[in-house]
Amino acid sequence: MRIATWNVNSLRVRLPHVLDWLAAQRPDVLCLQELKLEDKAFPSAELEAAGYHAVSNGQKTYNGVAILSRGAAADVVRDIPGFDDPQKRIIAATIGGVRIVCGYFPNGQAVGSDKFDYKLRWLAALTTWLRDELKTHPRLVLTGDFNIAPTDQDAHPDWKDEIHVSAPERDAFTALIDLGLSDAFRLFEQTGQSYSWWDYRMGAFRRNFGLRIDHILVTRALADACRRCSIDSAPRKLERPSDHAPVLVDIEI
DNA sequence: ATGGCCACTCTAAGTGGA
Repeated sequence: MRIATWNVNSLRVRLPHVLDWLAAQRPDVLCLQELKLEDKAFPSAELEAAGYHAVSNGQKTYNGVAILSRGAAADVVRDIPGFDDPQKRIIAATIGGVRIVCGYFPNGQAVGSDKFDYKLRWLAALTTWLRDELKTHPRLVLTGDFNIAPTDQDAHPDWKDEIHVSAPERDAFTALIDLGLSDAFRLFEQTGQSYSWWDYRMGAFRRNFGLRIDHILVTRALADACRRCSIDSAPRKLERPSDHAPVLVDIEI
C-alpha cells in the first residue's frame, strides 16, 4: 500500500501537477492540504477519470483538506470532534483497513502570537482525539503538513526563525509520537539534508534552504511493515510549483 | 545569502503562508 501526502497550495492551480503525479506514482492514498477551494468546487470528475475517489473538507481561500484513494473511503470524519474551529484542517477516513488522518496543521506565524496559541491548542485537541482513535484503530496513519520541523536535522542550519522549530511545537510533535507513532521517514537511512518545503523567495529551493515539515506518522503495527519512505522533490522543479514536495511511504499490507 | 514569492480576493492592495 502506497500512501502519500502533499500540500498543493491551491488545488485549482496545481491540479495538472496532481494528475501527472498520480499517474506516475500510482499511490493508493494521497492526502492533500491547502486546497483553497470549497467542496462544491472540488475537481471530482477529473480525479474520478484518473481512477481516484475523493472525500474533502474544503474552505474558500484558506485551508481545506482531502483524501484521494483508489479504494472506497469509509467512516469519514471532518474536523477534530469536540474542537470548535471554523478552519477546515482535518479529514479522516478508513481505506483498506487503515485509518488515514489527513491534517493541515496551523502555521503559527510567530512564537507568542495569537496564531501560535491557536496552533498549540489545535495540537492539544488533535492529540486528545487521536488517543481515542488509536483505541479502535491499531493501523493508523497521521499525515499531512505539520508545520513543525521535529529536530535540528529537519531544518536548514541557517533557519533563524523560531517558528516551526520552537520547543513548544517540538514538544507537541513528541506528544503525538508518544501516542505510539513513528516518523516513517526516519525509519530509514536518508542521504543528505532532506526537506519537504522551500520558500518561493530567495532561491531557496536552488540552495536547498528548506524545512522538513510534511510527515507520515504510523502506528507500530504499520511501522514494522514499512519498506520505503521518501520525499519526491521532482514536482518542486516544475513551472508554477507548490512550495511543498510530496512525501510517500510504501507499506507491505 | 547580495536575492527580490505566490495565491487569494467584493481586482486593489492587503493578508497569509512558512
